[in-house]
Amino acid sequence: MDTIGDILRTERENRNLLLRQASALLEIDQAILSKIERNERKATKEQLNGFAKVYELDIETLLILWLGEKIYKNIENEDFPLKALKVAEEKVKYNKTKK
Amino acid sequence: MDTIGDILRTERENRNLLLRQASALLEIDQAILSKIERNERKATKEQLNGFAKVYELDIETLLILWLGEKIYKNIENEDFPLKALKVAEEKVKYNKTKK
DNA sequence: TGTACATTTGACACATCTTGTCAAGACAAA
DNA sequence: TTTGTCTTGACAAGATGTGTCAAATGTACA
Repeated sequence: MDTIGDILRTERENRNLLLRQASALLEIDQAILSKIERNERKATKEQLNGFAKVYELDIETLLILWLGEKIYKNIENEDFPLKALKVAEEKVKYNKTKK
Repeated sequence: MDTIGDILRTERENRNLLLRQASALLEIDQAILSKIERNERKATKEQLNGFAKVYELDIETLLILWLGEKIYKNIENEDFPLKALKVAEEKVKYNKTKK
């Protein structure tokens, strides 16, 4: 299952960019970039926009994956993750109609 | 749509407990309890267990609702919440089989 | 092997978010 | 007003997130 880190690493390699070069383009410290690509750190939302721009990736796809992983990190060690997701989903739908 | 706060306030009132009394039983500061019941603060997991014990509520139900609200707070102001939830769900299922 | 270059790791400081504590404010009933 | 209940806001301590840097590790090849 592809993680954001996997994708970003692949995209960088497809462009034949070294970490050093990509980190300059992205204005992200090389150490942080390394960690993001190995899923040791989560990118900030701002950094995510940078990736989309520099690598010309679809920001929507990236955002969804990024948020999905954020959610997952919240629930991976909890007891009833799927039921909790269902609750969250219902709340989203409910509050959409309410507006 | 019932929030944890709503439920906890109702349960306390059903038992004719004042905030002061409930906060003593629960060993939670009264100000915090007030805020939890009005959904201004989220209970900690430990406090949640306290509620279940003192009010004799099903801890599983409480946990699911609590986690669901936590997830929801993460996504309510994001652009593609439902798709992100789907991603998280797939990750949960995928990592379940992996173990 | 040694050297140059790329990547990873870990320690640190700084900022932001979370949590608990407390006192004062708001509100209702008598 | 007085009394009792609930709410609000300010604060401190702790936890978590983020960026920076230098040292350590890994890799290719002369």
